[in-house]
Amino acid sequence: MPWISVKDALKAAPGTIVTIKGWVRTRRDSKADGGLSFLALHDGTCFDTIQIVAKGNLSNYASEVAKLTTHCAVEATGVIVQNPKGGNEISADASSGEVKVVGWVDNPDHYPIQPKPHSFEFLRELAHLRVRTNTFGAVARVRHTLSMAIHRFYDQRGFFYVHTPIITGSDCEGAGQMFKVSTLDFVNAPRLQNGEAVHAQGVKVSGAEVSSGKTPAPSTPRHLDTSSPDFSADFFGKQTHLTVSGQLNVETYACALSRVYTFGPTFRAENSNTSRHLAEFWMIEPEIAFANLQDDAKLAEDFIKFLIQTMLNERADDMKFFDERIEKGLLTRLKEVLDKPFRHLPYTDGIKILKDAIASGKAKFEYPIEWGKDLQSEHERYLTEQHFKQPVVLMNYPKQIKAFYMRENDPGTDGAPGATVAAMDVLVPQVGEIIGGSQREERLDKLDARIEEMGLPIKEYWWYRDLRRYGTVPHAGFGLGFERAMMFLTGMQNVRDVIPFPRAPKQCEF
RNA sequence: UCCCCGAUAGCUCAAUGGUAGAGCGAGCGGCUGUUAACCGCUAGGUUCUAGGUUCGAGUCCUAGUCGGGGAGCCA
Repeated sequence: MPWISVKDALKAAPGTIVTIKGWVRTRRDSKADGGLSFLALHDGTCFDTIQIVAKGNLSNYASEVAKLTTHCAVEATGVIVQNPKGGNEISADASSGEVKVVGWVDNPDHYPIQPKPHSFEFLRELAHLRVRTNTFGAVARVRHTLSMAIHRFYDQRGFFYVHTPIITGSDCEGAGQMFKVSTLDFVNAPRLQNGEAVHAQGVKVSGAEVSSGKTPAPSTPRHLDTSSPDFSADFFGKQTHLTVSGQLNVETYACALSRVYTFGPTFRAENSNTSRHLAEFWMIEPEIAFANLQDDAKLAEDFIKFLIQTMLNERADDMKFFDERIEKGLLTRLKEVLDKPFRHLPYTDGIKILKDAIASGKAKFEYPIEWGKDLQSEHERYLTEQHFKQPVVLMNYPKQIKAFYMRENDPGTDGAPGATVAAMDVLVPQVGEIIGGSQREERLDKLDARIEEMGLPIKEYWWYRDLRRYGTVPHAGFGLGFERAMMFLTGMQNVRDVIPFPRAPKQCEF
């Protein structure tokens, strides 16, 4: 018999005999017709299960079929028939079919995934099993389709996919705490004393003992030796980290290939314990040459709308589930985002709106707001959810709250009382900031001034500065947090539930 | 990291400082082309950990661990 997916079986012509391989979600028994069991079977290929009607005349009916419990693995062969409700089901009886048990579930009374609602908190502790549930199956399929959509969007527009490195030798990416990457033995690491390399007794690094060493005084226990490790003896010969952003690297490719993007994992060692932060997450960062902030905002808007449209087209079954069970009104919210043009708003005007709202009593905020300060999430929510009721692209932020690489605007842009940079944040209802981007500073003198102003180690930026010395061009880009996009598209409330195996402070199981 | 809340059966939760319970799930039986099925019976517990108060602690106190919500940082 041909083995077909549940997805295909639900659309197959009645009368065909097929084999389905999957896992039991529920079993219900009936004494009708001399006994039969209804098995809801899923194989992950689509949201729905298909019902197997296992007849009592199957040779293993009493011994096996009637004992199946949730998530037993089976191979079922039978004929496709229409059930009274009009959908397809598979009738398996002794004449034309069988139900083979491939894998039993031990101790079904203790098997943690049951045919009943479970809290996400509980399922989070069972990341290896939770994908068998409706919700996490749907999340997994949406996540896949979203990844494909992202690549398709950029590919169709002539962008090249650039694999920026995951291990980085520059500690100047400037986006938060980094994870160290090292092959040094933490206990007996070679040390620097007074700036000179010393080595632990008997310890070799990369097969060669560190030369030119004094040993620490023998009376100093190793664990009390607080001198800094000698990273010249480390794997890369310098201190290295996991990347926090591919942006600086991808900029180099934009300045040769014109339109590029990177899509990969990024890492932040911040001690953030929230429903919106992960230590390991995925980020999409396009970069376009010969482009300004307006071009950047346009790309961001097209991008978000493309992703929504693709989900509605290609994952309709899963999206319907999210709309019904996870966030009521999700589809309406997404369609509204799709239909309206994004509202472009200078930061300076945004502050005015917020101040007016406070003055007129329309809004009350916990944190004070004034020009020059970054917006709190309550302020962002007010703008997108109360005032405009649509996505807002906030542009031209005060220079002092933004990164060194952002292009400085002409004085007086938007009537701002201070210096601004060509930065933009895309704020969406429910989620808040989903995209952060900017036009990059392409003028070497301005860039250097900024690096110095912020006290950054200018030597480290030698290759980044080279881009401004050799054929510099205006360019711009943004970053989209992949998991934030997942939350926006599914209505899932916790970022740990939209990635298969979440990594967060004190959490690295599986 | 800060503030608040929580941890009791496989799961979701009850239990005035005084005999640890229910619903769901599981097992057995009944009924039924069932589909959040229904009815009956049964089993299932080191009450997160370590201390302390008390004649007596799931309950009160201290510390810790883990989880949740909010904030900060940000994507």
